[in-house]
Amino acid sequence: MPNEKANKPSKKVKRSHNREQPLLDAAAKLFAHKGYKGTTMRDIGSEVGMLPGSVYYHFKSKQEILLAVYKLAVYSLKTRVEEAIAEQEDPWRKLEVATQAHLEAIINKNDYAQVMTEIKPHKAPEIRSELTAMRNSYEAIFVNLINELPLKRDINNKLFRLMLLGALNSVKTWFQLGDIAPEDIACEFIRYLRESSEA
Amino acid sequence: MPNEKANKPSKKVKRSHNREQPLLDAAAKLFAHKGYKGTTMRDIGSEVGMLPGSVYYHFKSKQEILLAVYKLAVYSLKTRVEEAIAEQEDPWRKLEVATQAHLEAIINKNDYAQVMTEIKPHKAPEIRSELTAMRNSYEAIFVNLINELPLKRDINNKLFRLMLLGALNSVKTWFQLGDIAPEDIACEFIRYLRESSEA
DNA sequence: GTCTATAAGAAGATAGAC
DNA sequence: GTCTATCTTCTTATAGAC
Repeated sequence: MPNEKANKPSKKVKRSHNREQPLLDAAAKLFAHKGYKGTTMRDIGSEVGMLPGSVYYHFKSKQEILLAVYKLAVYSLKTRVEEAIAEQEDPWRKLEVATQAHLEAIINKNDYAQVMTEIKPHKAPEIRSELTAMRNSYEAIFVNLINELPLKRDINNKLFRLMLLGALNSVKTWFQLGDIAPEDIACEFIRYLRESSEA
Repeated sequence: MPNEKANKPSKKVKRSHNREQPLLDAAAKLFAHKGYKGTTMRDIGSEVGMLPGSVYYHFKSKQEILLAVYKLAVYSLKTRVEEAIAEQEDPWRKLEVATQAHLEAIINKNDYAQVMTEIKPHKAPEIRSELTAMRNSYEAIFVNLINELPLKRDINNKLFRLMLLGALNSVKTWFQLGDIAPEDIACEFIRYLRESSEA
């Protein structure tokens, strides 16, 4: 199992100064705002005051950067959502706080979360399966949360989950500040689904 | 009001043979599958057996092609959805058939619809406002359909619409044939929303 | 209306000096 | 660890022959 470096915050810093984190932050920001194809190695480098050639000292390709960004995105989102649900008992309330955490992440300040929800795996075909696997590993949280709900027999859990996540991930395309708070959007989405589907 | 050529099927063909339509079809297909940045003028030309230089006889830029594709997408989707709802009386049933028509378009064989729902306006910043306006003109159908529903007072119509359309437009990221039919997905989505929100 | 040819620039990536 | 310099390829777009 090679290439385990960004799976969690690791103690062993590769060499002396760690310039990888700033580079990944820059890449996440640019990927989130300009897309994968729309972001160049020059953009990423210059965002941290580095020339394009130097970026290749830290990452051997653009794909490798996307992979590392995705990995951190999954780790950060998972952590955030799991912390939120740990404080709750009621299964509907758990789902509610999970969607709130998810939505706040993709709306506010978390470029990593936006990359994971916005950049579709097929944009980088060579690493498509790795990206998809990482997405699924995050969405597994929602699989479990929804399995714990007391739902009517004729509700398709998978469809229910995909509907909710699809709606959530589309929010950033129309969201603008002042309209309605992310937490409230999440509450409303759950509310619009709950009464129809609860057993 | 210049540039009205592709608003509807127009009688006055620009010159003799009309090679614009095949070019737009090719562009729609490529934009839908490889994205706007991921599609080149070479790709578009070679898809209809034309060299890149020749494409510029018909369209002066890549942006202009995207604009024309979007225009046809709106026209085709609008027509399709409006035909579907014209046959119905009940407001919930109207919304149901509209979502079915929308979903079938983006799942099956309609590359134009996929371009409109997949390519976000900000991917082509110079024509962003035109693209957004076209999207809104299509979504206005759903604004009206939802306004006609007998909804509880505390349901936010706008949020309801964005939730539904967000869920619908995300279907193509996970849909695969044999799983469940597009029409059924649309029915289920409406069903999951109806009981919670109906007055 | 399509071709050839090419401009002019930007992309991902590498080699080697410092 | 970063820079300079560069290779190679690909990009959008244009000019002019046919």
